[in-house]
Amino acid sequence: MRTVEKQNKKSRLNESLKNSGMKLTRQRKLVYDTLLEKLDHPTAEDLFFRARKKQPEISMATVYNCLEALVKCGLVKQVKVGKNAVRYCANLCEHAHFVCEVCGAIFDLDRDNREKFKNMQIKIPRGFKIHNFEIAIHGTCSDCNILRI
Amino acid sequence: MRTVEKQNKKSRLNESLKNSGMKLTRQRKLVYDTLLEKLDHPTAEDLFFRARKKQPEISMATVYNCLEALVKCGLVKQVKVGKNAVRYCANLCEHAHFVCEVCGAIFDLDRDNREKFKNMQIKIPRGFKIHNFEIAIHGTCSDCNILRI
DNA sequence: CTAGGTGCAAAAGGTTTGCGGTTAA
DNA sequence: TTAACCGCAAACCTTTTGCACCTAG
Repeated sequence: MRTVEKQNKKSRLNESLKNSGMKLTRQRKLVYDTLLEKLDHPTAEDLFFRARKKQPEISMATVYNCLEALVKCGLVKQVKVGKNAVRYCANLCEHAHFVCEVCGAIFDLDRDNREKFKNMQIKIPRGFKIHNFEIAIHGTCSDCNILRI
Repeated sequence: MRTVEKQNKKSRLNESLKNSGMKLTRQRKLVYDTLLEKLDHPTAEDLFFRARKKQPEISMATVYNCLEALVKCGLVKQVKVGKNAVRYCANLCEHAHFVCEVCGAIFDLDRDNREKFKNMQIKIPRGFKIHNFEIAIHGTCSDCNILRI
């Protein structure tokens, strides 16, 4: 990663935390970096193991706390699909998630749908206000479809 | 409820269970009826307390088992929003859920959006297959907006 | 008659919390 | 300097499971 990008990333994290009245700590940076490294929608536990490789003292509770902070300041979103632990997503574009019912993998659907999501005018009752929305599509991915033939 | 409707409901439950190789039991009927009574997206625990009023011997585990059976046979859907227990929904129309971030209430959005959801052509990668999708909209409901002014 | 379901209690996740020590600003 | 945060362990809440008994078909 180029130096400029690193600075952008760090300052984005710092700013976002500061805007929400929170501090930039080593652990929060570590968890955020770890999440950005591999955009595969890891669970808190996944992130714990990945983060521990770089900072062995970090604890599970800290990972949860850091993720909570990152969600609060708007840099990370929770993804609740399947029947297991919550997954985390640092992709801030409006996008849908495709969940493979066979292998459990989660794919971001954004490239071809961004306009569609932007223009989607869902009708809501008078007086309601929308903050954001999430779309989860359940199905089977190409790899699993091939294996099933 | 008219007798015809009762029969339709019972036979629908019976057929759906049978199609999935499961039996119609008193508890499954009770849990399904209880869910249909009040379409407020209750948790398993909510349903347990409501069902227990009619059949005090029913256990929490049975409520979970019955809900699992109802989900498997396609009559009930799980709704995962907010940070607490899974909620259950017996509305089988394609619809989105509006989740109030203040009071936690969940509203079905279908009336004005059914066509939109049907026609929504989300682009997915080659080889992927869609089974179904869920849309959750987060925001604030009219009651909570009034109280906040 | 018997496969499948129930009720109970106990265990298993996943997540949160209380607390003493540490650190960012 | 000090409010906020970390690491640990224990608690908590939701959900699942094992097992003896029961029941729908």
